[in-house]
Amino acid sequence: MKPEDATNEVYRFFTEVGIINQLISTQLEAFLPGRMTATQFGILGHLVRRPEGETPLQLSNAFQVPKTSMTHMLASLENHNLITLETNPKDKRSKIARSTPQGVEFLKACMERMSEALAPVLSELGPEPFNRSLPNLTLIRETLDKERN
Amino acid sequence: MKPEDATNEVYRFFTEVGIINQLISTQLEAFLPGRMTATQFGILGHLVRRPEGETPLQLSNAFQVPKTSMTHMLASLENHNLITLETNPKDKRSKIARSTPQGVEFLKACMERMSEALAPVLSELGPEPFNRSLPNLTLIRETLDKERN
DNA sequence: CTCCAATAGTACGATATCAAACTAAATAAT
DNA sequence: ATTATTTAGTTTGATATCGTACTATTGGAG
Repeated sequence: MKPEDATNEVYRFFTEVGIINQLISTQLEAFLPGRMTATQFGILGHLVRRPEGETPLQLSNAFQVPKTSMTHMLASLENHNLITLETNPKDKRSKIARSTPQGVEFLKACMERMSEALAPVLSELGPEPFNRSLPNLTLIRETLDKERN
Repeated sequence: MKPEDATNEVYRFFTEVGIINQLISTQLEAFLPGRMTATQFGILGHLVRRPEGETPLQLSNAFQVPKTSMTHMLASLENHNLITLETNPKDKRSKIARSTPQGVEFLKACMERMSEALAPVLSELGPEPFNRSLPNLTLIRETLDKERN
């Protein structure tokens, strides 16, 4: 394969990733209240899986959004009583975000609705396409993250 | 594999897609003038590859964004003289967006800079991870698109 | 032909995102 | 200990996105 073809393939890869992300986000956001965004929902999921909580900076690194965006997202999640924000006892500049019981409940309900909505897709495709691409995606994500300036 | 594990895997798939999209968009947007977004850049690329042009509605379907967003994006691209917008002679409600020579030039320059920026990633990973996942991504994208209500 | 439903795009208003500049706390340097 | 530097998060202001309601055009039913 010529290097040009490789570049082209990478470009198509990123295009597909962009469109899949768009399709999924749109569908998810249709289930979410108000203007809660797919990323905000992702943050909630991240926190639910980490009961010890994380700082806003850790979260903005994990989701690759500016910390100024994170401030806004966390404020919004807190307004919905889905998370709490406390000052970090180990560093008074910092805070710790944790999911609330309502947050756990809300996440569960949304994921169930999303599963129902995606059921036709899963039964048509089966697990293999996800199964086969996931390790590659993880590898690509890790490398992109590592090489980021 | 239990069905619950399959759901979990799908969830992780979408999470990885979201983060990769975020990483690439951020890097690309750092190269783009003003606040031009990765999606707008994607639209330009789409039009450059289709000299006959497309209508705004075709574009909003291809990129899965609301047509009201497309109006804004196309206006922005037109302001930068990267595309033209003419009324469709076959349907006066409609328009046709086409890339300009400046648009072609601009796209080329940005893609070259992006290639340079991604060179370390590509040389570390090689083409295989992209190669192997692309057909699966395409399949997933097509199915998601088809099953969308 | 007339009317009506469907379709393409836009105006408007609300909210999300993000860059730049800022405040406060922690850490390092002298 | 004092000062300088770095770090965590927020405020501010600008722009992007998108839902709702609208206008204009098309195409079909009668």
